[in-house]
Amino acid sequence: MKVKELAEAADVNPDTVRFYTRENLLKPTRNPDNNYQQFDAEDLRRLRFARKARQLGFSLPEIRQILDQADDHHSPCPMVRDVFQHRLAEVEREIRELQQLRKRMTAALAAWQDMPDGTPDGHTICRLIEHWDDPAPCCGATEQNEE
Amino acid sequence: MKVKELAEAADVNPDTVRFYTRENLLKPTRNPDNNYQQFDAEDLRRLRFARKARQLGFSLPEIRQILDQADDHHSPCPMVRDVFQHRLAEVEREIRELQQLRKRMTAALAAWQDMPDGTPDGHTICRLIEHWDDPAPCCGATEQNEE
DNA sequence: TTTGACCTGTGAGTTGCTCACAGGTTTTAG
DNA sequence: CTAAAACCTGTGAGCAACTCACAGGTCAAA
Repeated sequence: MKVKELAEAADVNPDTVRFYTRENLLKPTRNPDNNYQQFDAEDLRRLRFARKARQLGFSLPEIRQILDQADDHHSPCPMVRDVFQHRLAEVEREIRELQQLRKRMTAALAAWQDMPDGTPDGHTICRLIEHWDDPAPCCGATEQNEE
Repeated sequence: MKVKELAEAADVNPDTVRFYTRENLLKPTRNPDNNYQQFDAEDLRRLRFARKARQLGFSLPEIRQILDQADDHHSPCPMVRDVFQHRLAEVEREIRELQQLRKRMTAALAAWQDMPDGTPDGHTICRLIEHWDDPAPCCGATEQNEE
């Protein structure tokens, strides 16, 4: 397989294939005649693996590490599980933050129904956002949120 | 106020103040003696506004646009409301996607409890992620999610 | 007066691609 | 057979929103 063929098989941009090759996630052989890169089914597996891992929030260095360990016939899975669990915690944190944000945004939109458009007088820029209060500055979420 | 004073008043990195100045969000006067930048209370308001807008997901070009319109004594608020509503929709989309992701991750972690660590044989890289299925490729969320 | 903290502008690094460019190769159409 | 289109190659820049580093100028306190 050549670059474009591999890219189509994995449904990615050919430039992503080239980029991953540059980053040593993919290690194609070369056609000595024309110096073209040659990918095989294993490369396709690696590429698909990389894309799935990216969806899960793994970084490229992490993915490279996993792939390299697999090359060396070490099992990368315990490490993957670790990173995976960290990533899960992070996803949950992101969800909480976004829910908080959404709550504040809907509340603000409702409150702003009643406010004038706020003609700027050189001192007041826009009441819509000026009246936005900062979230709780620190750690303890004193306010819980569902949905 | 000098850079560091303004930065502390708004609780941001001094480099962010310099960056916003470069980007024309802040337009300080100059002390002719030493060429230092001089910020006033209005600049502090603008900076705080910008930071709040950033938290809401406004881009720097959007913020500059709002600020510039305010400078020209046009009311930017209807425009802000528009962008704000778009941003709210986006936040809600992000929440849905992350919830989907979390659901899949917890399910996967549970399933992986039962799987062996998967010694790589040169063909199987890591079952943990290889057995991860792609999310629904298209638009219609056929699967709803709560919590 | 010297030290240290601040100021200045500019340029580079971050992440994960994506695009652009210039030149070589291969395939397809006429 | 040839010319054009489509692909290949490597490299370098651009994106967003900062953050940090650097080299040199300025200013306040000890």
